[in-house]
Amino acid sequence: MEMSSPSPGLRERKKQKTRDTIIKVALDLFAERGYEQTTIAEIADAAEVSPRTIFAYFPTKEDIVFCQLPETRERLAQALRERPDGATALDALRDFIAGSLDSDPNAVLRKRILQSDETLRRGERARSGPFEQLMVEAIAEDLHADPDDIRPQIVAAAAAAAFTTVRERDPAALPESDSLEQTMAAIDDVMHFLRGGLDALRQHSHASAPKRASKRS
Amino acid sequence: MEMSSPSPGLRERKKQKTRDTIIKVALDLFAERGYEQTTIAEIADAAEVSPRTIFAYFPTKEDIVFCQLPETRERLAQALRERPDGATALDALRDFIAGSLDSDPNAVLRKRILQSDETLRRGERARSGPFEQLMVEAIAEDLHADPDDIRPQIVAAAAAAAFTTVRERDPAALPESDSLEQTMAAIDDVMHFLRGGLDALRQHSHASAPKRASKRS
DNA sequence: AGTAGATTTGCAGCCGATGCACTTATAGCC
DNA sequence: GGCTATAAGTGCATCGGCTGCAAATCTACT
Repeated sequence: MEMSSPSPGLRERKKQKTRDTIIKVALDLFAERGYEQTTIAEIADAAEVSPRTIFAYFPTKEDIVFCQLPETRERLAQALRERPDGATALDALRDFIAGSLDSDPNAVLRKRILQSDETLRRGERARSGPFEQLMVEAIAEDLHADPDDIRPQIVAAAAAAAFTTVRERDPAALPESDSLEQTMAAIDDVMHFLRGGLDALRQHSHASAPKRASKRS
Repeated sequence: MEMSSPSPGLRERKKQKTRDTIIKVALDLFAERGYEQTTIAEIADAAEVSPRTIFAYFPTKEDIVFCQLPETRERLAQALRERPDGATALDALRDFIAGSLDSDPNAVLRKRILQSDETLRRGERARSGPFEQLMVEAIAEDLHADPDDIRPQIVAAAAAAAFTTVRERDPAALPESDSLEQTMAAIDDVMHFLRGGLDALRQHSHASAPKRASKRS
């Protein structure tokens, strides 16, 4: 049915090529004339496929921009899994984010597109769920808590929001090459904030045990 | 041009009534058969107006659900303004949220609708911006920082996300009357987390002064 | 009454998205 | 090389949200 190394078959190759073409062409158009101002018909035209075909590859227009998030999520999952023993989930997240400044040729384009369209930023935030879920589980471990406990959920949501704030900060306000320094300083702030909050939660260790309380003991 | 006390004129009264009718009818339909499953045409029909008229009152379908958020924002602004001297911005926010469990007849309905539709929850989160902005300003004061400083922005975003997490927790998982207690405990957790983080940020007090640094001194 | 201005409506149309049927291309078998 | 099962690509019709425009209707004020 399917192999990996020799050649995935002509059919598969062609399909992948079409997919890549659609993404590339679409991102170019989005960057050039804006996301909302670009219609499916135009993308189809530029990619030399039928408009209907676009929807055979991507469920929605937004997915053309975000279809590679699952891969990123997988990389984060791995980073969390393989973090050294001393590192907390938050440490791993920080390293992951710091290391994602970036390589993929499409990533740069995507960033520019995101900056110029509010709708897309919302869409990206709306797709942060899977990432947060990873963090919930990892933080729950750090806290020796159940993932159904609300505390890791709170921390994960706060972490996601805080880093999003940093990522989406208006880059027009930054001088230019200061950008990286400023971003690093901001990430530093976020980490101090999150660690401080997490420690406070550990201390607090309130009476309201989660419904499925005793995990082990 | 416009008065307030005697009678806003027949025209204004009628307009307001139409508006209220649309909202009421729409919320009823949303609750009954779901948000996505209810079309503008059906709402218009039930409200006895033309479909086109709906868009004269509300820019989008979502706005029928969220059009009252600005008023809520105004109440929060007031709560922040009038908070006693000892209370932090976060304290005021907590009290505001705790006190919003709720009164308005539509509010109950709205809550049920939100619970059953993911799209709307995203929409609500997308509209939290103005609320966050209030918090940014208030927290910046608490920190003696500039509102352009990233730190109050981080805290405000985290606070919004954390409270949203609590608000949106699946209520089906809660026994029943425990609901209120659990919610209060969760709010308590959020406050400990945020205060802990905020203290850590105060301590940190890093070198990267904001661009327009010295506010006064 | 009568006019100015606001409200409401119908109509035509755009765009994203979906279901269905039909053509075209690939894969695997004889 | 042909032949067929299957999958990819396409055309068509349709829906729902949304908008611009201009005609019809209503309120306000003289």
